Amino acid sequence: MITTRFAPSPTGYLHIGGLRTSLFSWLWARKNEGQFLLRIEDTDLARNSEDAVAAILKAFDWVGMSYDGEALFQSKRFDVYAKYIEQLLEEGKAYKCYMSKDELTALREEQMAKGERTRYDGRYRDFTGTPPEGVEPVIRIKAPQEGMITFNDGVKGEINIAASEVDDFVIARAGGVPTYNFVVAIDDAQMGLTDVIRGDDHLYNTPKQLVVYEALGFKIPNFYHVAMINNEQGKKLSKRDGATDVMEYKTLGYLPEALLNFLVRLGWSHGDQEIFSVEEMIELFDPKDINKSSSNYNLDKLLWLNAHYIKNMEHDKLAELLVEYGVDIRTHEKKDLILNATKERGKTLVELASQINLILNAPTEYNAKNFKKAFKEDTPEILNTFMNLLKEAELNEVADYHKVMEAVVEQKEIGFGKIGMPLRVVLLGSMTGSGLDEIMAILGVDETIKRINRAIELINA
RNA sequence: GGCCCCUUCGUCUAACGGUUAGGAUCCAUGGUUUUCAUCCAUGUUACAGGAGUUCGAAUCUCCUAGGGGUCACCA
Repeated sequence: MITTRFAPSPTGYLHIGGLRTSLFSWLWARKNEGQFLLRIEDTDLARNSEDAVAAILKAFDWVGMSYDGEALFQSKRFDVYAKYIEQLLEEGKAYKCYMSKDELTALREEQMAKGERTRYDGRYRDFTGTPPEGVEPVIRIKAPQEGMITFNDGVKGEINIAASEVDDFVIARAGGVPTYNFVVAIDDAQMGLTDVIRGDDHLYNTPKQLVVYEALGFKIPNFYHVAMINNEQGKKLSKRDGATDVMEYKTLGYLPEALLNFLVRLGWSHGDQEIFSVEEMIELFDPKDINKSSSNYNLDKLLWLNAHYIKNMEHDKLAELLVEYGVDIRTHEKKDLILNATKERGKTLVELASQINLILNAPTEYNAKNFKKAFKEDTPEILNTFMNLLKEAELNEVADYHKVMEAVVEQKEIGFGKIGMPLRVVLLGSMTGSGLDEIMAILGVDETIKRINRAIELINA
């Protein structure tokens, strides 16, 4: 049984990097028919908010990732942590430290000046005297003082960190509120985690948590530390580099399947395969294939994937999704025609919506430059001929509209561009866009003729 | 600065000591298309540098350089 988790601290939206590590965790649990748990790390601090929790859950919901059971809130488990603190104190594995914050700062500055690693010096580790007055103590855990702390990371291999690098860190603040590394170890153990997949930035927390595991006699899970996602320049990802909030991708018109496909290939691969459905990801994912090195963020591929998924999506579903982007063709009788004509031209749902609107809404004004480019002396005459033939033609399918255009070309002995260009400008107000026959088939004869006549009126005026 | 980790086309990546170093994206060119897009084809571009080990190194070792992470009574 594999149990994994995602443990965000609710201080803001779900970050794209957080989504990737949770995706890895989720896939690994699902692949093994295990459990994917959610834990909210809200050990105090005014920074936490319920809105942030809701935002994270909303993002999970959007991409279709679900967690098992109830979300665990650390803020509701202070009594559990307090009990363990008490236990460690009794067993002599932790102790009260009366060093004031000022003293600690002074120590740190001194160490810094000497170019040493800043660390607590253990002055109260074996203290038996009378504690100084007016200082509310913190609780520190006894970390090993010599030797190595070693663990096997599923991504990076064996990690050795000298015990001298890990000091007797605080497990409970003055006032008794427990600290991060302490509660994480307890919760991970009690939740039955077998595999902890998390960001590289937690690598240094691992030896500290190991100290807690050791002191409390908990079973140690497998750790996987996934390298960070950087921007294209290899620097830390910031808002300047594009969207970092997962939900922003929805706003921009990306499909969750494209985003997940994009993220799963950032730091993980399965041979040469690029396209992964969620089912395939679950089937093929294995943390042993996670890369050691960090990857840089570049949206080109996401856009390509998004276009791919739009092109291959069922029309009913696509129509459903488009509603949020201001286009409702769910019950449109020519829904398939519309989507066939436009879906290869929109790389995002936003673009697709605008392509559809371009056809469905008659142009309200014409760009003079386009008019000038497309309209020549003989254009009105050609368009009139076209309209006449159109009225008489039997129009059952898209190709029939094309035949009418061909007839005009033949009759007038002109090139296709002589009718195509002006027709496009007249119908769409644009020089580019979907196939003319498709556009006209969507509009129907009446609307097509209406738009042509209106444009001719305008040019005569 | 100490410690830890990382380094293959611009970007994402493949390669379990022996390959003309592969794929994808991007870009360029050509084809298809009334336009644009799609689609198809072709092309440019990479083993950070240096020493070893080996018949043979992108793969193993060491050094150098560069990048990242981390050093809280934050999480």
